Amino acid sequence: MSAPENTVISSSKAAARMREAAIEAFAENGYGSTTTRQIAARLDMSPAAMYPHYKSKEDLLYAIAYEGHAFALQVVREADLPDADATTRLTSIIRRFAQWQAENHRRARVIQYELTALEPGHYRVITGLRRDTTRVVRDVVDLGIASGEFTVPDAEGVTLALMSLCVDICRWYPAGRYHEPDTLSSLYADLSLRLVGAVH
Amino acid sequence: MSAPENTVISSSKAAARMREAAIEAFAENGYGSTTTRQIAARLDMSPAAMYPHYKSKEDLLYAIAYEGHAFALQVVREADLPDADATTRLTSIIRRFAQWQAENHRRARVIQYELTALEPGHYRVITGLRRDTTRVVRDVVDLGIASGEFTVPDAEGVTLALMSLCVDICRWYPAGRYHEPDTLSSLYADLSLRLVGAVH
DNA sequence: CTCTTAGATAAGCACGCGCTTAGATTATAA
DNA sequence: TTATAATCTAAGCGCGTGCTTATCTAAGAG
Repeated sequence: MSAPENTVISSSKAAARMREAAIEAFAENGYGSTTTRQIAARLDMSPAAMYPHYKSKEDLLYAIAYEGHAFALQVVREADLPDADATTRLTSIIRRFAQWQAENHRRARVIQYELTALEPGHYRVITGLRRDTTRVVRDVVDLGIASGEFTVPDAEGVTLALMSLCVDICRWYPAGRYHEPDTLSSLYADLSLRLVGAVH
Repeated sequence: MSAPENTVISSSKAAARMREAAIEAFAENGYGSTTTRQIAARLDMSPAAMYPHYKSKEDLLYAIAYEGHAFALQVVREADLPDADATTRLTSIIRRFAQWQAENHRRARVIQYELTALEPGHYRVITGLRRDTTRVVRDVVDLGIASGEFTVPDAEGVTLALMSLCVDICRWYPAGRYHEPDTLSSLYADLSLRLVGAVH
C-alpha cells in the first residue's frame, strides 16, 4: 500500500459537503482562482466555516485528491475478475474505469489537473495511489501477453495509453454522442482491445 | 477558418518573451495561482511591464492559447501528405502531433487545461481552432475506412481517442522511457494503427 | 440540569492582488 | 539633431485574499 494509513478523510457530514462544494468550484474555475469564500457561499456558510474541518485550502484539496484517487483505485480493483481470462478482465476494468471517469468528470478534473498545488508530501501520497491503479491494468496486460491473447510489442507503452485514454475523459466529457455511460464504456472497451491487439 | 483574422499575436520581441515566461509560470503553478508579478520577475522587469503589450492577465493567456493552438493546427496540416495512402497519412500526422505535444508539453498544458479562465468570446475562438485540428485527423480516418485500409466501427469515437491520446501527453510527459521524441512518436504511430485496425 | 465539546459566526488583520497613473527612458525616423 | 512614438519604471490605489480570534450555539453525556 502506497498511502500511509494515517491519511484519513473526515467522515463528518459537513466536511463531506464542503469537499463536494469545493470540487464543483475547483472544476469550474481552477484551484488558484477559487476563493475559500466562494466555497463557503455555495453552502450558505460563513467564510470561516471551513477551518474547523480543514486547516487550509491546500488541505481541503488534498482530502479531495486522496478520496478521489482511493475511490478510483477501489473501482478498478473491484472491476478486475481474477478468475477470468485476460480479455474479459481488461474490458471489465476499462469499462468500469472509463465509466467512473465520466460520471465523476468534475472530481476527476480536480484530482488530476490540480495536483501541482499540493505540497510535496501530499503530492507523493497521491502519485502512489495512481501508481497502484496503473499496476492493476499493467498486470492484466502482462497476463494477456503471456497467455497469447494479446499481441503487444511494448507493454509499458500500451498500459500508458490505456490509462491516458481513460484519464483524459474528464477534459472533454460530456461531448458528442458519449453522454450516456453505456455508449462510452462500450467504445472504450473496444478501443482497449484494439490497443492490445486482442483477437475479437 | 474558424479564427477571426483580427486576432493577431504581437510580433514584438518583448511580448514574445512575456508569453514564454507566462507559459512556464502557468504550467508550474496554474493560471489562477500565478501572479503578474511572478511573470515580470522571471524577466527581471517591473510588475507593470506587461501592460503596454497585454491589457490584462486574461489577454496574455488568450494570446498564448491562440498562438499555441494555431501552431498545433499548422503542424498537423503540414504533417499531412495528401497524395499518400491513409495509413501513411495517419502515422505521419500522429507522429508529428505527438512529438509536438511532447516538445511543447508546458505550452500544451497551459493551452489545454487553463481554457476555462478565458472569457466566452476568446474561448470560442480557441475551440474553433481545436475543431479544425480534429477535422484533419477525422478526414484521414474516413478516407482509410472508405479505401478499406482501416476497420473502424465508430469513426467519431476513434478520432476522439486519437486526439485524446496525443493531447494527454502533456499531463504525464516526461516520464518512463519516453523522453526521447523518436521513442514517443514511434509508440504513438503504432498505437494509432492499432486503434484504426490497420493491416500492418 | 449542568458540563463539555464540536461546529458555527462576526469581525477583522496583514498582506498581496490586478491594474493604473505619471513620468523617465529608449528606439525610430524625418 | 530633433520630433514622435513605444516601452519601461516607481509608486501606489482599492480591494479581495487566506486565515485568525473571540464568541456564541446546540447537541450529547453524566
